[in-house]
Amino acid sequence: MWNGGQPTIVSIAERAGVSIASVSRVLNGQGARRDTVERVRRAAAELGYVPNAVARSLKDGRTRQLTFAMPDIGNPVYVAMVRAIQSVTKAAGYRLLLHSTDAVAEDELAVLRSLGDRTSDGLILCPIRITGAHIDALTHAAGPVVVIGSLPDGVPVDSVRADSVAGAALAVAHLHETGRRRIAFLGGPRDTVPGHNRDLGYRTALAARGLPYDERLVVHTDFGIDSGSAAAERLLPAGPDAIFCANDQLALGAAHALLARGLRVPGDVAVAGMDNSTLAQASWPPLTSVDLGSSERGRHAAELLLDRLEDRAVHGAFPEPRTTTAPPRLVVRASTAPATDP
Amino acid sequence: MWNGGQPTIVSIAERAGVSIASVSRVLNGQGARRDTVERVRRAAAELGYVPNAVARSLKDGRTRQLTFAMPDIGNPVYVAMVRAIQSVTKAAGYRLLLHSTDAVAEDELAVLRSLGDRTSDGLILCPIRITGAHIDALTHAAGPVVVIGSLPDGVPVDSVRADSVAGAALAVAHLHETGRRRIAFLGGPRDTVPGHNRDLGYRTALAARGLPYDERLVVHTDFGIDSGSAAAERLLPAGPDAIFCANDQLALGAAHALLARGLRVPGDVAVAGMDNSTLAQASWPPLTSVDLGSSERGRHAAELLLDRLEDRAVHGAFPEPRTTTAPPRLVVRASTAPATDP
DNA sequence: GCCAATGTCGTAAACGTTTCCACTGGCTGG
DNA sequence: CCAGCCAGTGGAAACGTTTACGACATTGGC
Repeated sequence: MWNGGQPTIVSIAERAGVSIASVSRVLNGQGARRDTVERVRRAAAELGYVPNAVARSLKDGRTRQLTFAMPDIGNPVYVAMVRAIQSVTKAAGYRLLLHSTDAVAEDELAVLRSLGDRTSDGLILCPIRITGAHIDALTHAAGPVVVIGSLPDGVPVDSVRADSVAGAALAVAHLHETGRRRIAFLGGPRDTVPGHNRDLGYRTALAARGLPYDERLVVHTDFGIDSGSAAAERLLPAGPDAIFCANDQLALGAAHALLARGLRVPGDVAVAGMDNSTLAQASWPPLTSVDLGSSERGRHAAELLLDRLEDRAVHGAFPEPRTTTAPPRLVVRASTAPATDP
Repeated sequence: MWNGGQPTIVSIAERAGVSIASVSRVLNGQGARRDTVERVRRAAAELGYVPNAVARSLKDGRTRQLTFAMPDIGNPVYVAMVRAIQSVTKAAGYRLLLHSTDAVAEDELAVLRSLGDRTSDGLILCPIRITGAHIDALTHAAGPVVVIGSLPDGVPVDSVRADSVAGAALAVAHLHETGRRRIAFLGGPRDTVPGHNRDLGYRTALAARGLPYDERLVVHTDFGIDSGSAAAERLLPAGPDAIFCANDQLALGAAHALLARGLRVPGDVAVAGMDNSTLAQASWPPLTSVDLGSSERGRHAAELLLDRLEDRAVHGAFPEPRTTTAPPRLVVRASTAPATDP
């Protein structure tokens, strides 16, 4: 059956009665005599020849493969990124290698190091935390890397970041303007980059609006629907009239907890999330959410990477690392409609 | 920076003052004199050597890469599969190449043909339709393939299928037993395999329960949340007391349409879906759904593929194609609680 | 009819590994 | 002391391509 007897350039050469060089030339569209072309083409077709990509890669030092490493493929945010990345890399003729790091730093580092094995031409990395080891590995990476996430200055690597702080401000402002006064915050783990930034955004937004920061209105937990429900319960005694969540998953969990308690959303409590993932649309009521541009970030990252690959092919230089920031966008849905009191 | 000056086995040999053969042996843990091992190890470490996977692949004819091709990475069902597949392939030391075919048959065929370029050692294919061309391509595939989905007899390819018919029966039975009598069906496109089978399941289940088939209670549309909402609207005039949907996305859309009309779910109309995707849990009310075992199917497919790869390595024989079927499982949630009339 | 220019082709090297084979030297066992 | 063995080693071939180079044939202009 499909046991190793694949036709090679040699089989074709024999069958067509020419040299392997001629076969290669014909197959790559270089000049050749009419009947040579003809014979080679026919032999190739008859044998069902498919060029061996591995051999080709070895020869010209590129695999036409790109790697995307993200923490968890179950999270809709990363799915959106995968989708966006996939669409641009596919158009450019690259295959996409997927790597789920399960948010373990060691795994992220392994991926970075594995760039050296030349399996893929470049890497898009979406780290959940940035440690010193990360920075070290990034600066010594064996190939072009684009990071989705915030990076300290001085790391010679392209990056695409979200503006969580501005995003959080958008949500808080919206809740405040629609009449909410006791705006709670349901945050994620503070030792992750997004967790930290969204917390920061909440605080600054409160301050900017002259609202007091009330500890009892703040709770942190893991990202996840169930965690959201549980955490929301803990928030209720403080009597919030709105819950701003660091995540759509958390928001969804919170909304469910509220509904299960017989509270109305948004009648009694408004709920807003972040990421504007498919969950936000899927929820009932549909969730207001801050779109941090997952798709755009994915697309940008892929474009930066391709750009760098081009660049290397052309100049071989190492231009300045570039950073782009996706502007946040508030998507208002039913979950934060103004409370129309009975 | 990361320009091509990667150390190779040759650099190491020079630095350590041995032959490349010795380097290779040491690095692969073959026998060598103590100080040879020592010198090679040190040279490799100092140079930061990483073996070139492409060269290795060319030599021993395997890439340690597997491809998974599915219609749409945005669909939670496929995400679940990716996840399951990823976890078993990763454990076995294989990388995962992802391919989104956007449900276009031509693309699926291209993936099949591309098996010949030796980019990956095997393929898991999740086709949306099976045409004659598919069958032809499958029988002549250049490497091991596992299909997730139903395949006609006689195709020499392993497959993992879901039992949509039994699954649909489960749901209809459940709705009937909880007192529903006018059970509508919101189906997907009938020219796709799942669309067809789920329709079939609905009809057989009705018949088995002695329920009449009422055309006005049946509507077909594309898979997708919005399509579900629109289609549900068309169903309402017929006065259903339950809607069984071919898909969680459709079910979610239907539930939203009902709620938006002021109907109660499940009070007035029960809603059930299929796939038991994250959407079903995320929805409010949480959706009763038939779990068709996406994760299990993914896992099984991966295991079959790995198995076949092993097999080839060992015997080189082509044993019987195997087919496994994942049993459906009904997950009851709030959306189908018995109607407790006011 | 000669020379250069052009076009076509084959030989061979290269990409970075792994591995077969042959060679060396130091042992052991007789 | 020698035959035989073994571990350790290096040379070289192989995997399937692409491509530089040189050989040869054809052409055109004079």
